[in-house]
Amino acid sequence: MTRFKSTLTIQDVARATGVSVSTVSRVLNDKGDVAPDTYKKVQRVIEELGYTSSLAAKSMRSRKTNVIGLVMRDVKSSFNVQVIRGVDRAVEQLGYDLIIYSSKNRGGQAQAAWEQRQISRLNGSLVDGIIISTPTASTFSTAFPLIAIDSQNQSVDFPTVTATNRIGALAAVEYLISLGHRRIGFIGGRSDLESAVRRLQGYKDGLQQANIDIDPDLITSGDFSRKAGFKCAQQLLSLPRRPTAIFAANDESAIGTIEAAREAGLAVPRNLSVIGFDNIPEVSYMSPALTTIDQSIDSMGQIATERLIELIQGKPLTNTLYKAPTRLIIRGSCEAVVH
Amino acid sequence: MTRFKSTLTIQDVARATGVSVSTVSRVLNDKGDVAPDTYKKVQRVIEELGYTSSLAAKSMRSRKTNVIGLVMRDVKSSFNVQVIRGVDRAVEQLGYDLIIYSSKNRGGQAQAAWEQRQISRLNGSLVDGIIISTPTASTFSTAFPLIAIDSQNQSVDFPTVTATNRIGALAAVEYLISLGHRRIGFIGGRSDLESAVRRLQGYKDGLQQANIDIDPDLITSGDFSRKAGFKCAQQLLSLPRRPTAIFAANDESAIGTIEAAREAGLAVPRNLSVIGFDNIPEVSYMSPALTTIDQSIDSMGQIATERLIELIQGKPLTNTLYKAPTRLIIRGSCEAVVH
DNA sequence: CTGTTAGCGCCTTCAC
DNA sequence: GTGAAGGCGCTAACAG
Repeated sequence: MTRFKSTLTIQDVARATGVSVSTVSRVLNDKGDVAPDTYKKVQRVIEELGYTSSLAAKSMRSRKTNVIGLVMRDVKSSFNVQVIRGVDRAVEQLGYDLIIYSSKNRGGQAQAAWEQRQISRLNGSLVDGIIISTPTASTFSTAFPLIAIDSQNQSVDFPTVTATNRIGALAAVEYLISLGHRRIGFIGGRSDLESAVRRLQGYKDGLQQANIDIDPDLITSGDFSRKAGFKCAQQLLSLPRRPTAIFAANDESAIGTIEAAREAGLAVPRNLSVIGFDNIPEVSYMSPALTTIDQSIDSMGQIATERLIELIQGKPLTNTLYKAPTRLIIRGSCEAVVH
Repeated sequence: MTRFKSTLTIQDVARATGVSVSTVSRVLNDKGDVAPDTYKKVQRVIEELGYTSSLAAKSMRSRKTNVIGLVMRDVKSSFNVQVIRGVDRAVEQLGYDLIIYSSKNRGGQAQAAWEQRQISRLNGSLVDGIIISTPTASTFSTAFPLIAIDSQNQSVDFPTVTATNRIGALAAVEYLISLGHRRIGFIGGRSDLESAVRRLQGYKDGLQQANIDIDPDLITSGDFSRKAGFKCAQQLLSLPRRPTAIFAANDESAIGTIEAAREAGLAVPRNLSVIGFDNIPEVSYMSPALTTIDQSIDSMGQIATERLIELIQGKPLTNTLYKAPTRLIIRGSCEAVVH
């Protein structure tokens, strides 16, 4: 055991068949001009030996590898796991393979520079196109098709898929208002994130539509973490006139909010309605199950993949910004306000 | 926008600095013998241009890429997502990068042959070592360090990390017995899976330890899916003497079991205790939260990565089989039996 | 139809 | 300390 046989190369196949490497290469790539007999013979040897061409070597010479690259800093985050799901599904349907490249920013260099490095690394080879998740850079130097998911900058010089953050937030607020709530607290994310800004905007727009004045005391900002959600909620709930509903700008914060409510002796949804954003899988198992805005992160992955492959195939994109739909998922954490 | 600048090569850096490519290569790989001045100059140009060497080209010439490969058929499954988490964590700690390679078995070829192909693809280059998740093959031909997670065959010729399936199942049954249960139903997985077989064994061992006869009627087998769990549970619950507790061999089945109990008008845990296996994140949010066996899939990923890197660094492995610990997680889905 | 030749970008001798 | 030459495994152009 744990003995390592040496790697098989195209040379080995050529030798074993008694033809030249180029002939082997031709059957490997299904070029037409090979005699049926030769073709079959080579094919059989390949089969017997279990040979597969090395991705690295192949990609150096040919422009086409049939592999999509997905670059992310952290494959573990809930968001990225969902992205992976969507990309993988699309890639499967469209007949491509997938390489997920994950590398930590160890050097402490600027995030944008790090992103550029990752791309260069895959670039010039290996993959036919790249999807990058939540990049901070607003420009990339690459010879390859590239598309971003949820880019954190407004104006970028590459195509981007984003969620309809503002519209989703608007829907959340409209729903709460339809239940009779008028004092609605908001727990936001980091203000340097495009998505956080857009959700706050949706919140404000929703109130304005209903002619409700915006009370700055009701607007807090966390960092999309459960812990921050907890603290923001505590702050909101200790207000002299506390809100009857809280819109947390992501599900993690919403979970923290519910914990804070419990600790304060408030029942959800009886005494406090809570609505989230994201629809991560966990929240459908909670009790009460969380009412939230589904931003179908996985469909962002799917859309990005489909567009990228169009780019690869030379079809020009008609748009530079693609939006994945959001929708309200009504579960048990909101209730009509008691007057 | 969407203009693609051409790829930067080591040549560009050499030209810009006014030195030869070999010198650039030397500073790139931190070989000692470069004059400090030259070193600094080259370094600066690299920085300015944002150059990074192409992984493909680099891997063709040098044996070391500092990248670990993780091969899996389906990156979307709960199990594999957990594996990814563990591997990513370890890789981060140990200073390696990670490539996850996912390719579908489109050709309809044998699973083992397909696995071999994936490995060959990365092999000969690209990565320093490979982790393969739940392989069916029992032997691999590769020139590189390789380790498997939860191999589905008993005897394989490469090192493997598995969960302590039998011991975990044993713990589950012991716990139920300690609560006074004596009629304990079992919902298993596919019998061609090593893990399913071992869990069944643990169930039987637990009963035997307590001198409880094994009743074949109480043993059902599903396929680790929620739906199959539901059906098996229905079957168990319609028995003339129905069980007071059910041990489902994975959490998905346990969820199905609880659904079936509800449908039959049985309260969990009041009328039926249910225990699962896996401890997937969702089940801690259920109500009642599921009592289960944590097999810490992610720690399997972590262990596999650590061992693999030892292999890469030339340290011989002392073992060929590594076991990730399991432990009982007591939550709310089990109760002492009412006599 | 098939073999020969010339690199892809990089690292590694081996000279100087 | 540095440059020039050779080749990793593969594909694309060119001959035959």
